[in-house]
Amino acid sequence: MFDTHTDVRIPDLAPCGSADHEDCGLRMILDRLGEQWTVMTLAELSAGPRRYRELERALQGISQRMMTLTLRRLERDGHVLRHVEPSIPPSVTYELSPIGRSFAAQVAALVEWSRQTKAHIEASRASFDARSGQK
Amino acid sequence: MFDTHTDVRIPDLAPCGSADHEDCGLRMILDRLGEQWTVMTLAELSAGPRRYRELERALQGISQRMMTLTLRRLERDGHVLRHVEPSIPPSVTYELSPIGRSFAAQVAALVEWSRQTKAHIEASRASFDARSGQK
DNA sequence: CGGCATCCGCTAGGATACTG
DNA sequence: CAGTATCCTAGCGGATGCCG
Repeated sequence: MFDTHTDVRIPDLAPCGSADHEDCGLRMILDRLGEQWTVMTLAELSAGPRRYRELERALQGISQRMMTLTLRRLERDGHVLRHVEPSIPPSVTYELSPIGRSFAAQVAALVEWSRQTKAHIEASRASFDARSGQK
Repeated sequence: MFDTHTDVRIPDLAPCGSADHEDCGLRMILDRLGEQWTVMTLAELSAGPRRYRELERALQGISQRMMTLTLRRLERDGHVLRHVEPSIPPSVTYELSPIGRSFAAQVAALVEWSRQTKAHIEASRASFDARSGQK
């Protein structure tokens, strides 16, 4: 793991554009990922459709405001589909779209990688903090 | 693309932990990715070692403060190595560590995916905005 | 050259209250 | 139940100035 030489060929990161990565669409993705509830919402929805309340309960500690905002943004980007059942009281169900599932798969890859790397990073941080602490 | 049925099996996103994704280390990664200069810095460094000034010029528009902060955090996490040449004036060179290169590869995968998905997302946004605009 | 230190505006996001 | 609306604050990140 992490061989200096044999490691995976690094696909080209640079030619994406100079200004920001707006042109390649990366910014749009990172904006979502930067929001702290997006990944957990995707995780929960990747297990199947959920109603608003179910999601809220699953994502312990989320505020109503952020629940709605997160879902709206995911919906706007086409990752999540919203079905309204106009009953009384109303029932609203959310589920991943094909694109959303594809997105979730990407995130899952990231999760897998971070699992493998977690220990290294924590060790690196500890060592870094120790070095700067003593000085 | 984006078939509902044949699509990649979705690696399990959920069992990462209930609280946040702290336990699987995802949060650490997302924290970096959330910062707007991290990806561009990785991109530039994936082309080879760079001096502070070179990076600053490559990342058009970055402030000194963020250049330093971004590099420090990447260094702390073990993605970037910092070499100081104690000459006068001093020369400081940054380069990716093996872990950093591995990280860059992950990001590159994300870039590739976002390239393919960009059009879909933009279309989805346009349609969403149109719908909410008319109402 | 390669940085810190400081001030400061903006926005992400929590808490709270109200509605169809 | 499934939201909207409002208020409020902590922190990210830009601008500026100073230093070895």
